[in-house]
Amino acid sequence: MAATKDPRPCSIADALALVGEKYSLLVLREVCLGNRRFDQLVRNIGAPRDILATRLRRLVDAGILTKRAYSERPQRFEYRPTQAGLELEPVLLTLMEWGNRHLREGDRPMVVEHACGHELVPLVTCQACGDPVRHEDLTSHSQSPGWTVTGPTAA
Amino acid sequence: MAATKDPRPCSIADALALVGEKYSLLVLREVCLGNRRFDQLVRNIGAPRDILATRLRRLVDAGILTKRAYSERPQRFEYRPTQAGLELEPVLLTLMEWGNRHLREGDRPMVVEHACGHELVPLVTCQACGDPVRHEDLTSHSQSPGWTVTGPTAA
DNA sequence: ACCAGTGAGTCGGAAATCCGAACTCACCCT
DNA sequence: AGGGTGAGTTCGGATTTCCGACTCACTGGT
Repeated sequence: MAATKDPRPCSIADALALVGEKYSLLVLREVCLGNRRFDQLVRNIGAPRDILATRLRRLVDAGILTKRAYSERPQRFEYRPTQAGLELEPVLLTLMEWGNRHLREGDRPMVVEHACGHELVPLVTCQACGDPVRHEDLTSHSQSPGWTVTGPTAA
Repeated sequence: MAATKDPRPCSIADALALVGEKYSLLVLREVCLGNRRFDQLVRNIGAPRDILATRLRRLVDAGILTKRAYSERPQRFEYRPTQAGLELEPVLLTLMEWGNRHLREGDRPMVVEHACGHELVPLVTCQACGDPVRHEDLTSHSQSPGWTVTGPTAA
């Protein structure tokens, strides 16, 4: 646990530390779809029950899900996304779009409809100018001393 | 390996099967930043060398990275994102934005600048109407018989 | 020629995770 | 009384991960 490792400080890594474990994002997919119960999640995700229980605890602790009883006697719980959890949905949708594009040909197993009436095709844009994000338009700057964008500056 | 499991068919799950293993998305982050060499990746990601070697093989096989020699004698290789790999960058950026918002307060370890001159804040929008995606505006439909959005229809 | 250093991995054994099936506990239905 | 459901926990074994050390093939300095 000591600092013998020292990877680049990065919000992507931090986010993945929370939701990057196996099944975590699939849990989020399900609760965003409205499936809130343990056994439903087990079935739809295909995860072992104990692993799912561990993930749920972690996601609740992280403030991504809430657990609440929908019945005392017998105690029954449901999991719902918090605001922070809902804000991960765009990540899921972007990933789904990538999967549809590169891992399938035409056969979407799931279609999301947008309120505008069209099938949703998620597009990541720059909030400031509204243009779609393209790799060539980006320049990254590390704010942390010692970490440049092309590797650590040798001391 | 038989079909004793039967999770919801889904492009998110398929995508995660390829890039959801530990470190895979961080590899992609680095190559998108321009870091292409094995030892650089080891340092910047903080992954064990053998695991990184395994991940790189997988990503190359999946067509997300290419491996090519930048020097014969001694053989030296570099890894670059393919088109498919570059198209995962929006996923990373969206995840970074989430991490910045929920896991930090003000202190971005990394800032991405967009060609328009502003700091990039990625925003996921509907390609058809251009509006930002909000959870309330979405309706999901499963295309696979037996899989509704609120669980499998009992037989 | 000799030594140190670098890049790109591989190897081996310990530690951590994951897995499926079975079990529990508390209730409801008939 | 017997069966079913929901929400987990427990068990032992399989699979991954982790870390440090090792290899191999050079290059550069003296």
